[in-house]
Amino acid sequence: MALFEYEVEAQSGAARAGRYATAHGDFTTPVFMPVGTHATVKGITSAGLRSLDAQVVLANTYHLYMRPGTDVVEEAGGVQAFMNYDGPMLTDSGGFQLFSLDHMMKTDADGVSFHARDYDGSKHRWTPESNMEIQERLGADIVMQLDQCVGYPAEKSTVAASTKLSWEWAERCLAAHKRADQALFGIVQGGMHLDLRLESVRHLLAIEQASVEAGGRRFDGFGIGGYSVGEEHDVMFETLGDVVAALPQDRPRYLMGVGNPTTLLRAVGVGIDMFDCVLPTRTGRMGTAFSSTGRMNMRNAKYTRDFGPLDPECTCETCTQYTRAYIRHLVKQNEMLGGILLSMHNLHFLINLMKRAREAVLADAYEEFLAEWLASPAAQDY
RNA sequence: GUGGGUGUGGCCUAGUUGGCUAAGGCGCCAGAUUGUGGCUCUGGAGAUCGAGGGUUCGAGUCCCUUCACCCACC
Repeated sequence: MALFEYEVEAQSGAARAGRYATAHGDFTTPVFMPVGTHATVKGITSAGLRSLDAQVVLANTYHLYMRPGTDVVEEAGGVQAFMNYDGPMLTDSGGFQLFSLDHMMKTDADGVSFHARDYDGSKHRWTPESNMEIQERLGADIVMQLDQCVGYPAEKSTVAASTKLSWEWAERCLAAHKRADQALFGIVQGGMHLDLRLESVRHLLAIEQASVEAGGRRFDGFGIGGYSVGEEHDVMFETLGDVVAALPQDRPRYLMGVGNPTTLLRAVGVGIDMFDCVLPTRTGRMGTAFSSTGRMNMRNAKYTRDFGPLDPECTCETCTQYTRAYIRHLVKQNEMLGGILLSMHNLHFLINLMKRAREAVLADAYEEFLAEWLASPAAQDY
C-alpha cells in the first residue's frame, strides 16, 4: 500500500472497515487509539501496548513541547524512538489544550499567544507554521492541524468565527507541512451547527483542491473536532452523519475525543473510522471499569469479597489473572497497580469493541450488530 | 492514695463571656470523569457531646457525683 492510502475494505451501511498505511506500518479501522499525552499511555509499557493490540498511539504536541521539549524528543530520534514504541503514532496539535487554558491565551488571526499555566507560566507563541515545525520534529506518523476548539454552549457567532479561523489555519498548515513520511489531517469544526460544519468541510476541500492544483499536498485524513465538549451525547448525532457524508470516501475520518462505548459504536455506524479518548485510562485510574454488563465502579463495597473475574467475558490479562476483590482493594488503597490493571482492561475493552465492529462491517451486518448492542443492558450504562 | 489534665460520629479535632438544626478533616457509602498535568470533583450516611444528677428560659460549655485514660508526686 502506498503511504497514507486509505483502503476501504468493506462497507455496511455507512460503517466502514478499512486499512491505513503509515511509515510505521498499517493499521485497520475502525480503530480506538489510546492516549499517551506525555509520550506514555499512563501505566502501560510498550510491550503492554503491543499485547493489547493498540494499533495507533496518541501523543500531545503541547505537552511534549513543554516537557521534555521538542529538541529532546527530536534528539531521541522522534517520539516513537523516545518511548520505544515502533508502531504508528499521532500527535494532536495542542489546539485543544490551549482552548482549555482559555483565559491564559490570546488568539489573533496570525496565531495564538499563551502562558503555560500548567508548567512554569512561561510565555509562548504558536502559529500554524511553527506548530507544524514542532510536530515534524516530534516525528509522529500523523499530525493534526492547529485548530481552535470552542466550548458548549457558545454563541453561534463565536463558533462561526472560530470555525473560520480553523480552516484558515488548516490552509497554512497544509502549505507549511513538508515531511513526506508524515500524514497531515485537517480538522472540521462548527460546533453543533450543521451549516457551519458543512461550511467547514467545503472550505477544507477547496483548500486542498487549490493546494493539489498548485502541486502541493492534500489532507491525508480529516479530524472532526469540537464535539464532546459538554453537550448531551445525542446532540452530536443530530449533525455527525451529515458531516461525515460530506467528507471524501477515500480518507479516514477521525472523531476526536470520544471514547464512550455506545457513542463509539453509533459513530462507526455513521462512518467514523478513528477515535481517541482519555476516558478508558482516566476513569480506569479512578476505579471505573467498562464491562459487557455496563460500567462498574470498582470502589463499591459489593466487590469486597467478590473473588470472580472483573468481566467473565473478557480475555485480557486483568480479567484472566486477578479478582474483583483484589482490584477493589488496590483501587481503595490507591495502589498504582489498580490503575494499571483497569487501564489495561478498559483499553482492551474498547480495542476489542472496535474489532467486533470491524468484523460486523466485514460481514455486512453492522446494523444488526449495533442494534444488538443498543438493546443490551450495557448500552444503557454508557 | 494525693494533685493535675483529657473525654465531642469509626479516627483526629473545632466549638467565643452558656444562645439558631453541634462544624471540619480523614475514613466509610455512592455518583461523576470524553482531541489528559495522575490520588480530582460532587453528593450522602453516621454524634442522645463518657455516664448520672443539678443550676438556667436555654448546657458540649457552669456546678456536683461517678467512670475511663494520661501525667506528676507519695
